[in-house]
Amino acid sequence: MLIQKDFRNPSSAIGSTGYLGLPNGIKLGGTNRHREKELLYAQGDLAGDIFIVEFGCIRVSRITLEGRRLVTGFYFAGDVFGFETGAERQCYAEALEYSGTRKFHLDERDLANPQIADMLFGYLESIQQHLLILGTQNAIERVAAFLVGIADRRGGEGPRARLPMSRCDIADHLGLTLETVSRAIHRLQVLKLITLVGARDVILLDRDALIDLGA
Amino acid sequence: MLIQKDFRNPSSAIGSTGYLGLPNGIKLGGTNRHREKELLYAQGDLAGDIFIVEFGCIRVSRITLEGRRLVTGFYFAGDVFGFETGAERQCYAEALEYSGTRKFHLDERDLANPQIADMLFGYLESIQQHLLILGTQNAIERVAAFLVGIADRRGGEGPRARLPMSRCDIADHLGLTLETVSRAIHRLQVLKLITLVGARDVILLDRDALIDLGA
DNA sequence: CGTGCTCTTGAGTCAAATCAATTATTGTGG
DNA sequence: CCACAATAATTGATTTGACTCAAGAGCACG
Repeated sequence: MLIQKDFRNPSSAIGSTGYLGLPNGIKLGGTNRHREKELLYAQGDLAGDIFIVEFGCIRVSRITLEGRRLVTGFYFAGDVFGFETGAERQCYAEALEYSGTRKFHLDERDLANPQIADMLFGYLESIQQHLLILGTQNAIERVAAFLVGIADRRGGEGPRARLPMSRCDIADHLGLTLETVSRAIHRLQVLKLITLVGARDVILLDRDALIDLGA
Repeated sequence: MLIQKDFRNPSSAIGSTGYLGLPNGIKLGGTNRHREKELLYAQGDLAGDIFIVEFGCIRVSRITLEGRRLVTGFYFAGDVFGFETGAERQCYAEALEYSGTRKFHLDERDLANPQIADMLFGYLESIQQHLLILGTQNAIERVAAFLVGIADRRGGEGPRARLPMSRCDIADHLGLTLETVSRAIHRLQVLKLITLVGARDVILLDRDALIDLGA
């Protein structure tokens, strides 16, 4: 059942929901622009709006009762985010850099729209992939999967990708500490699988080896 | 958007999809009975059928390329399982004990049915909860959350619950080893939060303390 | 050209994994 | 019904990967 047309790369650790075009019959709002660190919505807000990223990067996270943070996903141009299962948002969303989004309102009836359904399945698949990584992989494998996922999302820009998120964001996404992420990146460099340009740009030198590690 | 009527206990680590009744307008098959260890479907099978558990317990798992296993969920009477995002199954399902299920076929159009949509959202929520546990909690917290989740699913049977799955199954569900699960259960006993009756029956002595640990 | 971030790197600790028996349990056939 | 095998669970000893704590180094910005 529930056929999704566009199979995502299974090595992606990021919450991509790869939308293929604007959904038919859905009233899409105009572009909203967000400054760096701007909150798009908070935990506890009323759910119902779905967002499409036009440019920039959005971080979606969730805080546990103990105050620990899980970053559920990073969303780039073309990605869809904001799905929630209840009436109230469990997650909050923040712009990591100057970003643009468009939003549209969904109710249950819109699931009959195949494009909306595909977005939801894409989201579901990305969570399942994330779960697999957190449930089975060690630090260097997680970081490798993460970097491949990011690079793939940037599409045709070649093997180079900018990381708009901090080491701490990556750590909270992968269930690690920022120091461990930093060391894993260092080890990947020593292994000649990546090159760092500054702290926030990576070049993937051996994508296949990274996938072997991370998948 | 996407209002789910029946909020699940957020401490549940298990993939409950709590269905409230038989879906309208869906042709439900008769009960299939499964012997212990019987495979209901395999990784690579054509997806499309959704299952409702009538009695017993079904384990759904996924094997990574490296051969590591993630148990994505345990499903008891009343639970729904079998959702997949692609045409092929990424997971396989096995009966942990003598069990009965009924299945029905879904296609994308059925998502317009609110009861089907609710099942899907229930499933989505259970994955997100699982993700939160794997991403933020330590061994004893994971096991506590798991036990509370199991006990809650057994409904009105009081604080006692049977565990039809092995320590290894629990470990692969929680991203731990079976020895660590065994020790965590032991520690919960020492803390007087649970009592074990044999290896496969638990009595929750202090549900609130367990939730505090696990949520 | 400081000041405040973020990132890196090092040293030490600790929780969980691994390795290795031992001890229940469960199942089977005599 | 009991002995025995097979499987599952516990427990102990040890190792290790990741966390914690603590400096520095690099960079971005006013």
